[in-house]
Amino acid sequence: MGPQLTGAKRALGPRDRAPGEPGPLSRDAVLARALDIINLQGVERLTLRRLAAELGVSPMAIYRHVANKADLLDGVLDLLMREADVTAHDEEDWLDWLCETFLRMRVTLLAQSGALALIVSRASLGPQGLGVIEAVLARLAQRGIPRFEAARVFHHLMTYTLGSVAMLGPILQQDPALADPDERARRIRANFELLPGRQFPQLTRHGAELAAAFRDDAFAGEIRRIAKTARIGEENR
Amino acid sequence: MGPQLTGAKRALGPRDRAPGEPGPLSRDAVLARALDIINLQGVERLTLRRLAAELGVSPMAIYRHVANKADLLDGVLDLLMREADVTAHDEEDWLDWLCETFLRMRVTLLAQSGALALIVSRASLGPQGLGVIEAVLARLAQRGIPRFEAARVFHHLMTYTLGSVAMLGPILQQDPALADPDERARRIRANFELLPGRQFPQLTRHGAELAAAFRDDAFAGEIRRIAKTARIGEENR
DNA sequence: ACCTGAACACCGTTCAAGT
DNA sequence: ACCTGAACACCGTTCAAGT
Repeated sequence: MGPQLTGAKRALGPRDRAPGEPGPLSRDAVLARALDIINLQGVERLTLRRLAAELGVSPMAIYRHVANKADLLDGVLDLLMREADVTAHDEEDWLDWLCETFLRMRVTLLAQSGALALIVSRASLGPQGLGVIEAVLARLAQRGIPRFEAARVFHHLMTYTLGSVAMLGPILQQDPALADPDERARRIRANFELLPGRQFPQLTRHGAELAAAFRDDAFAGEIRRIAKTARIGEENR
Repeated sequence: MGPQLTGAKRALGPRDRAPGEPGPLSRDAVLARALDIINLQGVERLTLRRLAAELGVSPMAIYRHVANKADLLDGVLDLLMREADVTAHDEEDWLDWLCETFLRMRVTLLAQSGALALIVSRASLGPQGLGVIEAVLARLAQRGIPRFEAARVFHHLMTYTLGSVAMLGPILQQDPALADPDERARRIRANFELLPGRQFPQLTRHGAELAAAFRDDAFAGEIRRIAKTARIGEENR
């Protein structure tokens, strides 16, 4: 949505995405395939050689469209954010808008097994990520929230969202069955309760409560709480 | 401090850590060297072959003490937590105790360039990490905080801490000079302010405020705020 | 029990060459 | 301009062998 930050365009020629990938390679075609590999097989399986093989091309052909592997990863992360387009919804109330945006951000980052690893290893969300920050700050400014407050609230929301992904992501990666919230809660609880009770008396006792803290609505509740603090003017010293 | 979770013991024989690493290898000697490599050269340079070379040994010798590379990474993460020993301080007030614990956790994870990547790729903090959770829950229980509240507060503190590391870690990695808080603030601010102003009017305007949100005391303030919510009984619906 | 050497199936990347 | 082939310097890991 809106003007793209990279010069790349989606291939719109006569043959678009036909199976077997005919026509010349484009940067976007390379990135799209790379994202497919990440989604279907995980980041650690994304390899220049494998990517080339899936595109039916020599490993070196990819270097025409991508500077090196780091550039490939940057591109994939940016494509991920572009496709997720987390601010593309129409909540009217500013609080609902903030919550929905960060809920989508979290889902996006959790869906791709290695998105967080990508963020942590690269040093930013990329241009598309900057676009999200821009949109959030604009919304807060539009509501008349002072600059310092807006920056503070954005930073807290983003921090909490990334933290939540860091907490939950590795768990989800273990087993696709854990996408189901009930199954997830049962497993997390069991993980704690099955620890040696003598060594970890608290952990074994708190299994159910710790599992509950991983629930999606616990995240949503905290995001809303953080967002709400934006109304208060100067209070934190 | 306290009984170790792994059976491993620090080598205390006649020749302890002499240069050139004499005597037979031990799991702990291998892990210690691996941690050195991570600290001095970064995680991505931690390689079984390089590790072997630094230990003056054949690559395969390492497999006597470590199942595979994943096991090596788990071991290093555990060693990291063991050495940091974030609960080994004596704040008396429970609030101060919580804050100090998570401040130390953050510093520990930020200090090692790849600690977060380790956590995100492995699926837990390891046994030593569990020990930290145990200690935090014990402290909260001792204060008479109900189980559900204790789990909730711990989860929030941990989430926020990991998020903070995810936000700041990649920035610090770019340049060692950024360890200095003032230099860091200046650079973060410049990064935002130098963006194309037409595309990112908010980001360029909010540079100073966004940079301020990355300050250590902003983190400390939020941690304290989260910890304080533990006093309130049943309020969140 | 502990270590080594050679080998296998991979990596990312460079360079010279093809069309 | 775009792609290929061969090569280089690496990976993790297996297997048979040494002491």
